[in-house]
Amino acid sequence: MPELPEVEVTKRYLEPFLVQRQINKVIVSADNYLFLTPPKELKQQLHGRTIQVLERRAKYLLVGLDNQSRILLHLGMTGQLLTANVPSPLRLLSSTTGASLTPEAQVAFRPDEHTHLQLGFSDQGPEVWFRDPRKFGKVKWLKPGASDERLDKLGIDALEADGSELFAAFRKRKIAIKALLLQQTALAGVGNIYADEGLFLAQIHPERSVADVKLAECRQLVKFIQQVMERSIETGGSSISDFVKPDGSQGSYQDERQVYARQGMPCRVCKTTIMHTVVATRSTHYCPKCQR
DNA sequence: GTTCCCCTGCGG
DNA sequence: CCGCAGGGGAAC
Repeated sequence: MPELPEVEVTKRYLEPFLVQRQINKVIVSADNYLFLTPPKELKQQLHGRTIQVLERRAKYLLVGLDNQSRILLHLGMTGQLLTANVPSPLRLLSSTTGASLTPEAQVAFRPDEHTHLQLGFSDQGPEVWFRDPRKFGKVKWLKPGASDERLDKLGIDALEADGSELFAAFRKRKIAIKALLLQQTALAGVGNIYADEGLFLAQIHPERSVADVKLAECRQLVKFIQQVMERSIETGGSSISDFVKPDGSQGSYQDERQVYARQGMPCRVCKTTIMHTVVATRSTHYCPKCQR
């Protein structure tokens, strides 16, 4: 899924839903790739804790607990945080716009083999589940005061940046601007969709070397990335493949995208055919006329 | 810097 | 059947 906007949508939905609730049931799947803390230990550490706060750092979520320990979550490519007893998130309908699934999709929601963590609460209200078919997500328990190397290496959050931080990372580098955007070390939270969309609005070709991008362009680029991300958050994120909000409904930002996965279609500005290429091993989409 | 890998599902 | 997918880390 999930880039910064989708994680922020998830955070905003879950925050009022989780805060002040006491965990009294923890069900974990068998140990696997996504558990950075062994499931058995996770279960032991979470049981009885009350959730105090939810924070987002780039594409990570941090769940703060009453003993000052924290749960670090990353959704990877296909991770979903879901509230139980809502419409099924198991399959998205094709090209549905708007917020809700159709009545036909309102089937009972139950955990499946991809549900790795289930949290139940002492108030007996709806549970919260973490589901991730590809297991590229991450779950880690951080003891009180503990930091994590994954968080420590993150650059400034993309929504907080002004462009000078990105420009500062250009020194002595020759990589493509898109490759730098995808690294989380200068600007954190930008993934493949919003990198392509931001570069389009800034009229910068994704393969341009950072050595050729001026500070003013950098500020513009970051401004456009923020504009795209803020609009995406407003519309519930991009539900292009797996992302759904915790209640199972889809976001609709995919309907507003200008270039991502639009190769072969006309540019919405100049009608030139949108091109597809690979940059930094990632699928890349751009308008050859608008972007230089 | 690229390349490969983690893993599952889907579309061509 | 093969190639590809919103991520990211390790190994060349």
